[in-house]
Amino acid sequence: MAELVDAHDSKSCGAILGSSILPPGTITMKPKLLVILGPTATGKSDLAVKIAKKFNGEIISSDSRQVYIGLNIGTGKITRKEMKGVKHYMLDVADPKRKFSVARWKNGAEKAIRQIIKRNKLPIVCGGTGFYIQSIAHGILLPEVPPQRHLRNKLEKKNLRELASILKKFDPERLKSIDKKNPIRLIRAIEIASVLGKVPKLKEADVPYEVLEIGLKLSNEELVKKIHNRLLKRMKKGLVREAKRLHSQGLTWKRMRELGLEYRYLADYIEKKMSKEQFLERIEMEIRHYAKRQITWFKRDKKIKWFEPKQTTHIYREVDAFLAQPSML
RNA sequence: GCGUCGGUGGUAGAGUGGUCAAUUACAAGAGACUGUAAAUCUCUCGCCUUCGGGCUACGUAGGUUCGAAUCCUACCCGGCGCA
Repeated sequence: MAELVDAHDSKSCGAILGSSILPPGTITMKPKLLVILGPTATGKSDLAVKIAKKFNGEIISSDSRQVYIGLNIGTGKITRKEMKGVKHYMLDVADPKRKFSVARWKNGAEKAIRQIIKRNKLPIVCGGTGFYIQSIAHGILLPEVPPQRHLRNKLEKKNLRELASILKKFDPERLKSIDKKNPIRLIRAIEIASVLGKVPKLKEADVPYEVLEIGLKLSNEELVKKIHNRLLKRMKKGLVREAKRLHSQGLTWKRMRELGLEYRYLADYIEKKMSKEQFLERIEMEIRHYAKRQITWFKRDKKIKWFEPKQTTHIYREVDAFLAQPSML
């Protein structure tokens, strides 16, 4: 639980580096990393661009759906124009027909961050996928066991009881802590155990950055209103057309449903299984639920500094202070 | 006006004398999260509680019964049919 979160209890972690080469007392700088997060529809992308312009930064999107090529309107992917010349990473890096993963994201994001730092710019991670953000900002080391489709397919046919008993054979410890009603968790645990013999405890590495997390929040009423208006805007922009196009390009309805939110119900709507009103109502609700899940996730990270989107001056001041402060190891 | 069917918790909708504070679904609230994370999963959900229980509830008011959301009567409201 909360233990996970404290992964970057920074300053105290003098371990990184073979810094024994350096004479004691030497001040070294950890590169700075800015994170902008928050639930959907709070204006993260906008803010990120503003900050990037002001503080000479580049942006790494941390959004598990914007990585896919062609999912633009439904994911609210920033347009070329809106980027205002600021370089963005981790957009359009995957084929929507195939599943993406945190590990792939982490890889790409770290590569991008390195490049940005090398160019002496400020890396800004911006997005709403908490798990992705955690993977780099909290230094979680995931076990290096890639997905095995064959095994997964086999396990998917089993029920919870059976999955639990398989896991028990490998790793009774892990079974104790895992959510036994969540097939996805169980399957992944078995997958890991089948390679490593057991599920290793989640390791926390030192975070090689000095991190500032800025969270954007809105009151519930405002959030609901924004979600509503944004959905209407997306419809006007051609959300339905986008889905039809994706389908004609070979994205199956089944896969589209897996992508969630808008895409999950777009298929039903296009196939006339629901009316436009039902469709809109449904999605709006789903997005509200999603926002709530995001908020739940972010709540446990006590280091996030929360602001309302319009408090830009306060935010700038915070970033300013963060950049000014020298970091010591 | 007569006939008929119905009025149940935020909503839909079960229940048709005791095991009913009332199945279920949705909404709402809280939460989890080891390579699917916009995914996946859990809990709470009338009010009060010293967690034993207590109180108020199935349109309203009466009645029958040891006991009613369930049966009877009247009234109110809605749908349908006939006038």
